[in-house]
Amino acid sequence: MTTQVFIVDDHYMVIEGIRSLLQLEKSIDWVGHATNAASCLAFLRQQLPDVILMDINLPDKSGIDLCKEVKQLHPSVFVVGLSTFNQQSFIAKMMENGASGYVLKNATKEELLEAIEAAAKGKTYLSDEAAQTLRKNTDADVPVLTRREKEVLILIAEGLTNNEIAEKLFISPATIDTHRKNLLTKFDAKNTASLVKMAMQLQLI
Amino acid sequence: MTTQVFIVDDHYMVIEGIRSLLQLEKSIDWVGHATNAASCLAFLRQQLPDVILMDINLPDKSGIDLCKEVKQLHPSVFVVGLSTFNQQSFIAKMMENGASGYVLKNATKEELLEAIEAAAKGKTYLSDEAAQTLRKNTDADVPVLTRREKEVLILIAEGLTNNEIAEKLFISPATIDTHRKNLLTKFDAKNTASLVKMAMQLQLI
DNA sequence: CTTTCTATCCCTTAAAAACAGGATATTTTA
DNA sequence: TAAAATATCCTGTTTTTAAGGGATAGAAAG
Repeated sequence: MTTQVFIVDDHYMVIEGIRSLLQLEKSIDWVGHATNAASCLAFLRQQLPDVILMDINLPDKSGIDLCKEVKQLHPSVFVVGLSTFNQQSFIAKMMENGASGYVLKNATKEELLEAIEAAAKGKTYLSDEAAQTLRKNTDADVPVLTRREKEVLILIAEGLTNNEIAEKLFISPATIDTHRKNLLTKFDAKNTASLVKMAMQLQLI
Repeated sequence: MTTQVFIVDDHYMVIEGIRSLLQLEKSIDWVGHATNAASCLAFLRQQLPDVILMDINLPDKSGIDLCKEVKQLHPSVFVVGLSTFNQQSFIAKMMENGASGYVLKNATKEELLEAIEAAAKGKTYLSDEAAQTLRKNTDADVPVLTRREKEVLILIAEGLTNNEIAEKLFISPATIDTHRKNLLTKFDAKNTASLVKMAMQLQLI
């Protein structure tokens, strides 16, 4: 029995690379590719592969969101995340959204095949590096912000003062001050400068 | 006459993709690949290809630095930058360091071939998107900082106050204040928060 | 050798942020 | 429903920045 594989990646060279890697595998049936989320969803309306290899970075939508949608619309399809970055938050989010595995783009042919086979059987596969990353920082270091706090954080980083933010959000400057205090505490930041730096590093801005 | 091509990229799948793209081209002679800067330099001690396709992101060294080294050691070798990101600063730096071209990883086979052929002839090739990016922000928006300003900027982003920075650098707090003023002016930033954000975005921190 | 750039230092005033305490109403969630 | 989280607001004080001005000495570059 062969496994039908579809790939979504905005990089032509990566698609070509994976196609060439899988070409000679008898157990793999290459059913097509897409370079963005929209055409991936369009394809799925016609045909359902067993496994989708899905890049995290797509032009129209993040792979993380696409994964969620695909699993909602077509629960029988297994998704394997594919990415350059070995970033804990991305991996965790993909898995939360129903992915069956995660493979880095510097993975070997063997790792890739293992991931596809595991996914096809409904099992979970994480490449060694990805698994290691997940184990390291389970969560801990990424502060959980409320909606309001995120709003305020973004406006702070844009260079607005408390008064300007207060006007923009139609609330008292004193409230902004409180949100600021809470942000500094949550990030364990000493002042605005380090707060902004940390938030940028964690890609919260 | 065939063009000898070598590739440096830390992603196995990309190497595989490019190999598969170039395999059938009679004018291209694939001489090998490396997944890091060190083994690329080692290879060049044995054999000199005509063109090197070089990723910007390598595990041991940035492609930008590697490009500079390669051109110093082996001026006859032409380098074509290869990257996921369409970032003006990267492209500009690659070209400054002697690259003959720049291709994005979502380029088509035709673009890639064109770039390799142009490079082999000593000409310059930029993929459409890359050229567009370069034209947009020729320079303008990336402020030129002095060594001292960079130092101060980094310490500001780490959350140090003027007094703390002054102690660390053994200079007067007043001087830090001046550097701060100059940084705000150069970045056209309203305050520290936006300064740090901009500097992070331009990857100066 | 003169001009420009860089790095250094100083003063003043006003604005903004950090810090330390609170308080209260509304959601969420366990 | 009771506890927890969220969002709102307040009064202070102290520290830090921002913005304006100006000055000097050395290095680099024309």
